[in-house]
Amino acid sequence: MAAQRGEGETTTTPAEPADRERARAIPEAAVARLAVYLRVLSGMADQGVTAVSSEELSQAAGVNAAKLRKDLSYIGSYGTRGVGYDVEVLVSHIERILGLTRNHSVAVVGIGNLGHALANYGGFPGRGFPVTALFDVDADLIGIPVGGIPVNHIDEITAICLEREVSIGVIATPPPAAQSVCDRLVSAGVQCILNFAPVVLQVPDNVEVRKVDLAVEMQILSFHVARRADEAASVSVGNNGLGVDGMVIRP
Amino acid sequence: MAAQRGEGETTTTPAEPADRERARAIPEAAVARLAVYLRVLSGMADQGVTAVSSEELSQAAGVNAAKLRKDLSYIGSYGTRGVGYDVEVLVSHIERILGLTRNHSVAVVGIGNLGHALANYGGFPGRGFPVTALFDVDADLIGIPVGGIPVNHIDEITAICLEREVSIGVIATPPPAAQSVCDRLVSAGVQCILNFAPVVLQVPDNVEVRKVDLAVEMQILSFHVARRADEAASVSVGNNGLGVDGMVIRP
DNA sequence: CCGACTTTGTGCATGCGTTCACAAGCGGTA
DNA sequence: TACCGCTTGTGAACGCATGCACAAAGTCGG
Ligand SMILES: NC(=O)c1ccc[n+]([C@@H]2O[C@H](COP(=O)([O-])OP(=O)(O)OC[C@H]3O[C@@H](n4cnc5c(N)ncnc54)[C@H](O)[C@@H]3O)[C@@H](O)[C@H]2O)c1
Ligand SMILES: NC(=O)c1ccc[n+]([C@@H]2O[C@H](COP(=O)([O-])OP(=O)(O)OC[C@H]3O[C@@H](n4cnc5c(N)ncnc54)[C@H](O)[C@@H]3O)[C@@H](O)[C@H]2O)c1
Repeated sequence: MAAQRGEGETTTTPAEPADRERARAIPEAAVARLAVYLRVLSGMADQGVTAVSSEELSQAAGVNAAKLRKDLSYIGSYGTRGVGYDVEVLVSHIERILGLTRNHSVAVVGIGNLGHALANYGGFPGRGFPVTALFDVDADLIGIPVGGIPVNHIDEITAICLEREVSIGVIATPPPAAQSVCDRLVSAGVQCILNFAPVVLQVPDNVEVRKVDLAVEMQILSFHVARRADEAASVSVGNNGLGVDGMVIRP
Repeated sequence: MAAQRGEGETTTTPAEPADRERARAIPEAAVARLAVYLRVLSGMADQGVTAVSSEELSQAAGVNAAKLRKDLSYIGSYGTRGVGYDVEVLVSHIERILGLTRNHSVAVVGIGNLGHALANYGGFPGRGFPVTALFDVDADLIGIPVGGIPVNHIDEITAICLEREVSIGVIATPPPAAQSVCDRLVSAGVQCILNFAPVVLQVPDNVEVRKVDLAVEMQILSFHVARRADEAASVSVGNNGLGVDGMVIRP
């Protein structure tokens, strides 16, 4: 029904887009990198580093220095030419842009293998994402605390999500249950969903979904292995127009 | 030192790139989607569906139909105009391109919360990614089977990875250990790494790294919440040039 | 106070990825 | 066989992202 990712209004309005909209138009790819810069900068701050140049930071973050500066320029001009950036200042501005000035309460649904790992993980609360609710259908799990939070029955999801102001829902159920869980989260007012189930979720336009699909990640790695193996083969054996598996490369 | 992602040879060779190289130049984004199509198609095949049109498949995969057809065109012309695609045929060709005609043995390093979940997960072997080795430093874990595989000490990593022909290494250790584990995997000949530790890994050019960073995913979601909240605020309150948190939108 | 040096911020070109739109091709039908 | 309707495959245009290269803007030493 609705696209997973908002498709943005095509030029139906001949009028200019408002400046404030353009100011907010930070490329999605840049947002992801800003989160990485933030982590690196936090680490530096913890080690007592107070200033950093774009060159140093870009090395630590594994990106091109020019790209880093462009990314930072989307959020403003907080560097000092000839010197670099103040670590604390940069941290606070990135946090502001990413909306980390307030906490985002997280609910995990499906307390199996993965749900347990997520609930027990200590890394989220410190980064502004306290896990405040756990849900499952398994009667044996209800009431048991995992990572300090008792598991509730999925039927209580609406009431509890509203009460605890959950803003991010994490789906860690088996694939067949994922869409139904997603629908319940959405009716409970949750507008952000992180989905671990290998399923394409259908959601309304106002809900943001991100997926983590480990099988897909592995298949991408597999593709690169195959490509490399194929290249090696065709180099050593000479280009006969056939790759491994009889794949026709030059028909 | 080396970039996380190969930067591709710049035009040092004035000669044309060989056709076979171009044939292999499937955009990274398309590869990721091909993996999704494969999953959807496999599900359809299981339900006895034998033919599918680009429109149907694109709906099920949550993408634009034109994009889907272009993605499929990278791997060849296996559709029938006026009819659609044969599900089995498409499955086998995508599998071939993704290098899934042979199994890729997986090693998991760091059998803590996350490592246990991964080792116990039944979804990988069926997709061609059997987990064949587990490693940790914790003496209490060594020898204990998890998901049917006994945990080995990290010091045995080289010998065991070579013996079991591990092609994908999964890092699920605490962040400080990640780089050292990565180096060990690389010296054991592993060329593909999936990294869960929130750390930027340094690897040689011939090694492919993909990272899964849940905190980053949540921060991206947080960004979108903040953007939406800000838009709503500036609409209801009128645009005064200030967003939430006193963020200056139009300086 | 000045000049040399350092590093930011960004205009611009280039390349990649997405989307549109339509000709080409195939099966079915008369 | 000839026509018709449907769906694929792709050329072309567009928009987004990347990386270069440099002017602007600051620091520091003398
Ligand atoms: N474990 C992994 O490493 C891993 C890796 C990749 C993908 N995944 C995916 O993550 C998801 C969870 O994996 P897992 O290994 O934790 O599975 P699991 O079977 O261990 O746990 C699933 C949990 O969800 C609960 N559940 C089932 N239906 C539910 C519903 N309608 N509402 C609420 N809870 C419900 C079950 O009771 C169970 O506790 C699956 O979709 C799986 O494909 C897991
Ligand atoms: N658990 C989660 O849900 C989650 C979420 C996001 C990120 N992560 C990341 O994933 C990684 C693992 O998380 P976790 O919760 O499983 O941690 P954990 O502490 O439960 O497990 C880490 C395991 O790694 C082992 N280990 C430590 N040093 C090692 C070494 N040098 N070689 C081999 N093994 C070693 C430890 O003995 C332990 O068993 C961390 O980097 C964490 O930041 C975890």
